[in-house]
Amino acid sequence: MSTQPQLCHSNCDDCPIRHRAVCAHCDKDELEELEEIKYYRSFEAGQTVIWSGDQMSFVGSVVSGIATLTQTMEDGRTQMVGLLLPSDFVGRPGREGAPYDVVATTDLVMCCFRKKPFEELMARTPHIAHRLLEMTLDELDAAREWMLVLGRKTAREKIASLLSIIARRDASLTKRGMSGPMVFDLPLTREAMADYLGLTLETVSRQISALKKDGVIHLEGKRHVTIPDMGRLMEEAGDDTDGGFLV
Amino acid sequence: MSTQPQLCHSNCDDCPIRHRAVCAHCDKDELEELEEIKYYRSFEAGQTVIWSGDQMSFVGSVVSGIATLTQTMEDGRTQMVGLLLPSDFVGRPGREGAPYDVVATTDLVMCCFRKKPFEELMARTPHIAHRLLEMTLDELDAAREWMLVLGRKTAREKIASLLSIIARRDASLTKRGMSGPMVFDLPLTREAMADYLGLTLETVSRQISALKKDGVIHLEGKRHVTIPDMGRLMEEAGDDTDGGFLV
DNA sequence: GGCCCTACTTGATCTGAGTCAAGGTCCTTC
DNA sequence: GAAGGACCTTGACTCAGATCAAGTAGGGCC
Repeated sequence: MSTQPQLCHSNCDDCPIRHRAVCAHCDKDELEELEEIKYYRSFEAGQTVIWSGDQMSFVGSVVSGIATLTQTMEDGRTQMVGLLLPSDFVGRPGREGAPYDVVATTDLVMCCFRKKPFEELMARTPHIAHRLLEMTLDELDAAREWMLVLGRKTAREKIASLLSIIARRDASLTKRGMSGPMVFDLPLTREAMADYLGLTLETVSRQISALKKDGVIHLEGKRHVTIPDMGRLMEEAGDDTDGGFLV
Repeated sequence: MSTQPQLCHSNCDDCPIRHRAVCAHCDKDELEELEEIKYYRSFEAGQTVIWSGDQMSFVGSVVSGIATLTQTMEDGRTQMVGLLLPSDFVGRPGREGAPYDVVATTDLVMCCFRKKPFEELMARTPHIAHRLLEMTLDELDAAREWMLVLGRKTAREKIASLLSIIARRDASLTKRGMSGPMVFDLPLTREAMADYLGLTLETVSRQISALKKDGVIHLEGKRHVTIPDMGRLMEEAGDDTDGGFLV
């Protein structure tokens, strides 16, 4: 039973993350209430967590693994509209159906709250509602940032944008900081990257090869990436700002 | 002084729209409080309402005219990330700077609330906070829908998608309904459409001509559009759903 | 160790949309 | 009613990225 206001509801000590939606400032009664409606769910890589149109019976956060939000057209063209990394929140309080598929890209563990009672608690607890609004605004900013990437950037810039987003997220998650070279494993296949960037997997592969040849990134195997110079990568991405976005 | 719960704060009778963010269920005291912090602003076509990075001192709704949210890269490439039509809400309660430019595309009138006191009222008034969360979720859905358009649709599908969005918005605004042919004026130049769709203005022009030649739309002059068959248009847009999205 | 399978790479070719350029249309202003 | 200008259209050509088609690399399993 943690009592620091920073930590979220009590038992989440066994999550590596805290529920960012419901952390901070929750008092003891609220934490206990949350505890009662909390449960864990696991998914295997490739499993669909929620189908587009389905009822969502929970809200929650990713504990470990990666999930994606994807939209699909009748003819099979797909576009990822969001990437969920550990600590990211999933859920649409007050909404019924999901407007996209949520798919586990790797093995996935989520920490969930039952939706109905969560919504009731939210209605009674302004600071939770406020926190959710903040998070939704963050997601909206990220989505709009991504619209610029999809609409106006070249294939090379798109790849650089994706890599810099993943690098920054990884740095903040592992608290390794952004100074010096960045090292991480790509959490996505070439195809998933293509679906996120509105490209084909062949183009993704070619551009990654090109960035490697030009020394912007190093690759060990197919997934292990080293970025010797983040500034250089961000130039390649066409980013003027140093702000960091992503769902 | 309207007392119907449906109508928003009292004096907004002189807006053709009601503040959707703060409408319904506001009691008399709340309406009076809103009244005190309300004011109108007008902009000429082409004027920038808010520059990216600026402090936003208000939240509000479009009364008449069109505004766009646009992001610009250093080299001048621009992408519209949102379209604000009458009754749409603008504002980021709890946020400081704007992450994009807000530009008046036509002459524009907005009905605004001063931000600080609005936020204070919101903190005290759960149903306003709740309404804002709902609206933000709507915008997020619209943004993600648009990511599919930008990432995966052809030029022809993009144009058809934009036309069907405008047609639907127009129908709901004028309460004219969706049965029979739809008639409306395009509120955007070819260039603005291009910036919204991630295309060039030449491609927009060519695709509009093509849709006209194929009888999907009729054009009188350059802006006055008739859509004889919405179903046909939505097929052209590649939409399976009949759901209607947009910021 | 050899086999298979999935993930990835690379090459050759094609094509949709961009670029560059030349008009056309219609509105405004004097 | 002529001149100017914003907005739009259309044509010719180019090119980035898609498509089609072989491959290679590496991990798991018998």
